[in-house]
Amino acid sequence: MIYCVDDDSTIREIEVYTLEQTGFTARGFADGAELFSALAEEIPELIVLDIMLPGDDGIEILRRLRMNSVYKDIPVIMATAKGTEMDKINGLNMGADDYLAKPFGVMEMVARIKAVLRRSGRDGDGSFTVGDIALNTDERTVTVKGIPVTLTHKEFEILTLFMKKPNVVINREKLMNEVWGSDYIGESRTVDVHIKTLRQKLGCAGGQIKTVVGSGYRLENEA
Amino acid sequence: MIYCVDDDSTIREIEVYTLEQTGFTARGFADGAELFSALAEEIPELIVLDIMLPGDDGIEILRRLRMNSVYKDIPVIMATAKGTEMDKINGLNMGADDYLAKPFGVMEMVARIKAVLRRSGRDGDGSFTVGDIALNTDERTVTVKGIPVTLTHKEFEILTLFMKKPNVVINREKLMNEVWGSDYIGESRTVDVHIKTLRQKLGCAGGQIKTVVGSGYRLENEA
DNA sequence: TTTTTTTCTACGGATTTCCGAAGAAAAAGC
DNA sequence: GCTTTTTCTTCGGAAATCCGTAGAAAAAAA
Repeated sequence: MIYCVDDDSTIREIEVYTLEQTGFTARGFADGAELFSALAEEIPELIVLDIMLPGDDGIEILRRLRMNSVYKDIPVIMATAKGTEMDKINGLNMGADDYLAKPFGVMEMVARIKAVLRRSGRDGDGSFTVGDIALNTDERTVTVKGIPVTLTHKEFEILTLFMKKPNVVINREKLMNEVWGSDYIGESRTVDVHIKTLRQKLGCAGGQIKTVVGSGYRLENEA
Repeated sequence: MIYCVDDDSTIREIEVYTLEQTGFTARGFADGAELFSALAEEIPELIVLDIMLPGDDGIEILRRLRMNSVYKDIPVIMATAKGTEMDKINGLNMGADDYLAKPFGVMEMVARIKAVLRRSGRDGDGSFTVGDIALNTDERTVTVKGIPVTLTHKEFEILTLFMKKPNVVINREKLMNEVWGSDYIGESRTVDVHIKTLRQKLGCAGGQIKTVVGSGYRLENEA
């Protein structure tokens, strides 16, 4: 579900229509009041927020979103008329996730929405999902196809690293630096061992961790 | 990875923040000294370089970059205060790839960065496309007409080298230095063998790797 | 102490890489 | 046009490298 906030009904309808055509579900709102009343019902995956709005403007709405612990992690893309660059910078510092300069094409909008959703990979707060594996850094829990898996500390750290950058190859050196902290010198099969136990514990999803010979490991979406 | 050089920490932080929000990785530096020490660690995909800097100014830094064989191909976007047109012309002649007139908006910056990266053959992050071949250095994946191809480490390194400089002839010596490291001894058919298997694995796109008799090899846009 | 977790070492197997020789192609010489 | 020389490609096997696993030691937690 994606929420679009714009006072211009034409633009709003184009946005919603396009998103629904693209496979998303979407709803449009004319101002902040409508948005917040809808937020009470359902938390969307992302909000496309116009800056120029009657009543509270987009910046103000963004600030209110970010101050609220329930809403603060919803990705927001700000839409703004050309030339008002200061607004953009203000918005950036408030924590918008991306920008759309009006007039923007629908394809650009869809591309940016997908990019933001993919980038965060996050389903909500500190949780990530890649294929059958779901991980939550706040709760420190991992599930495979909904079934809980208990990992040791190191294993969890390693998996988190992979989940944050799915499909990206991480080499041993990088892995060592990130999980073990300092630069460990000397070759050892320590990493392999942890990868092995990780794969084992992940069961059928263990195959999602692919070894890239000569380069490192990569977490893929499918086993 | 994108490097931003500006002595104003506020601007620097906005630049880095914006780029990271947009999906790039970025680092900021206050002057040329910081930049060059970082360059020793990692070569970025692009540098955003302010002209007015303490110590060596942007023009001087650009000149040093272009004189160094390792750094000379890094795309550079110069940022300059309005009205100082002479700087622009000087910079242009030095081989900057684009310009940003201060004060510039973050969206404009991102747009120009993307444009320069695309122009220089990069699609955005670590991905390149030449003809039917698409390669991603982060994911270490290669596809031909969308179909995945699995390469070994060396094969991937070689192809990456070609993809970074399409249509440019690379001789054996250069190839050896880049892929094997500067000190490889012993003449052998090693390179040829790898080229052969590369062509084979690339299938119908294998013909894009042309041999230039007496000079080396070249990756072309068409087979 | 007992248990759990983490780290290390050694070794086998698999893959990757290298190298020499011979055949094929291109360039140069006649 | 034909031969010689140089350069490039292919092939098979040898060598080197890389990865996965087991088992035990060390460290940390219970």
